[in-house]
Amino acid sequence: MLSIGEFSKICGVSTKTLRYYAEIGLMNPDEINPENGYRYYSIKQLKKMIFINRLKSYHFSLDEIKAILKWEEDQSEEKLVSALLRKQREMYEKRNALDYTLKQLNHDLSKIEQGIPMMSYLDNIEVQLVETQLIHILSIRQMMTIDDYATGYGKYFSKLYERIATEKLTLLGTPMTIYHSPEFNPAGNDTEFALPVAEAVKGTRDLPGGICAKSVCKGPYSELTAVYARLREWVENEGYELVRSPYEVYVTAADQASVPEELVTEVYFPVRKK
Amino acid sequence: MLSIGEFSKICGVSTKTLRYYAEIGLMNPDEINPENGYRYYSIKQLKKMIFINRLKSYHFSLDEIKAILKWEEDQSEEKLVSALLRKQREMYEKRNALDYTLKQLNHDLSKIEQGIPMMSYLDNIEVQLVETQLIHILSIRQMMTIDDYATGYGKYFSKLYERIATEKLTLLGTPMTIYHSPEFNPAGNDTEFALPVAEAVKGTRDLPGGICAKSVCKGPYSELTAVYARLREWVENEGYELVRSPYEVYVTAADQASVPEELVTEVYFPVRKK
DNA sequence: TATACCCCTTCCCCTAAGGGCAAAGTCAAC
DNA sequence: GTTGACTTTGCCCTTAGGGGAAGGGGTATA
Repeated sequence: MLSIGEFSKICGVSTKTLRYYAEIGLMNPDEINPENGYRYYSIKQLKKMIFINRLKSYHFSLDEIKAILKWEEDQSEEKLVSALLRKQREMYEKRNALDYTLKQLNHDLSKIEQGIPMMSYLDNIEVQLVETQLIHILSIRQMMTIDDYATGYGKYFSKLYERIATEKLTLLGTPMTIYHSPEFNPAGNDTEFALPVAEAVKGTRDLPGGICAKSVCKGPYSELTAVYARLREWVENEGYELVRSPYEVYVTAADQASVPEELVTEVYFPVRKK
Repeated sequence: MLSIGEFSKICGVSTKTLRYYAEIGLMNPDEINPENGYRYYSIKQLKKMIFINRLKSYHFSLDEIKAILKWEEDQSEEKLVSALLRKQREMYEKRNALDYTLKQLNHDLSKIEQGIPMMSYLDNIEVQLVETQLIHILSIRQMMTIDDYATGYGKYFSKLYERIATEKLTLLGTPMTIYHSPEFNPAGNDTEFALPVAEAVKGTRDLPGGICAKSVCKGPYSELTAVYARLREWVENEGYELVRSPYEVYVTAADQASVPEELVTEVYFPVRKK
């Protein structure tokens, strides 16, 4: 039997951590001296500890690890595999997000190198009043949380493109997203993914035309927040009010642009004079 | 002037967060009604908020962001650039670590697919008693924290290779690492990076020969913890004791192996019979 | 003017995975 | 017997806010 200090040195885990694991029931010492409360670990527990560390390196939480260890006892291998596959997917997503952020960081660094302040784009957001025409759109409406957006765009637009292909509809423009939630809600936003089409069939609806305040955003999507803020400000300042849900048109899609500078997104706020 | 709720909706940041930022002094409301304590924000503060969110997306902590905002006031651009470059480096490192972990996760998944339990390698660690001969090593000794290892290996071994090239020394084997800290210490470990050479010049020393307990680890470095634990156990069980610092020999280097299975590492524990 | 309803304030507790420190008890070696 | 190393429990601390309660304020409507 090993004291907590010896066991700690052998497996490279602090005594504090070992006490914590006992506290939350993740790994109890093999034996506790009832007189003085000293914890004693067996060499057999080393294997479990190494397994726990492996799972920790795969970004499992201690709660998840506790569940996995219970499955191990039940010899339920499929559950372990599906948990590993889930973490694998999460890690791939995390890497994609990291790549995207790095791209943008490099973009900002190159701006500064050219002597352009990082946030100067904020001062260059122009708003114009335009009149749009009624169009037909084929759309899917969904509640989306922030986390859903990354995968959601691809998923829903490919569904729409598939319908256009199978039903031989006529595509009339680039993808759009319509935001029906009156304000930003972290719990989920009522979002409509749409493609303009010529035909009026099941699943299509009219997107009414009318006067809109419009801004064009050239650059990464993270600059869109500022565009929305600028439009809201403009609408208020100029004495207009919002009459329908705002929408975005992706003139250049994300998969076509190799650098974020090439992304072009139009934002429309349908308004009327107060 | 905007109430906290209005400002929150415009910039997509919760009121809770805005109050928290006021509490830690990151962003104070432009005005506070002294009678009822109501916070009021100006539209100008939107720009600051958007900048804060951008920095948050680059993984800056709120403390770091507070410092950056102070630099902004001082118009000190170089500090911002160096902070961005530091984060850029950190993010590249994080991505490399993520890639490495993903590689290993895939390795584990393929093992399970073949019907081999994930941790079965633990039962297959064989220990043998060998006798080593005295060799000359060219080495650099450093205190290393866990985080240093990832970059440290490349850095110190390339220094050593460079010396061998410039001083025309004769390389006699693959790289080695000698661990002088008697036990694992998260604050830093006394580590010696070494290359075996024929000549005895400045910067070289003798690595004494003698009886060693030896294990060979075929697979990713994460399995080394288990090898060390197994060797410690064996040494104790067989009635030996450690007489010098343990060391590793990288038979196959990390940059030569495309899959972690091809990595071969020998671990030596110099021992004598008690 | 009273009411209803939403908005604002402060205050307190909660998160994950332990780290740091203190007071007190225990063990092994000299 | 003493010393120093080791162990115990207990309490507070960390990030970046979230949740909810209790109480006060603002305004549109009946």
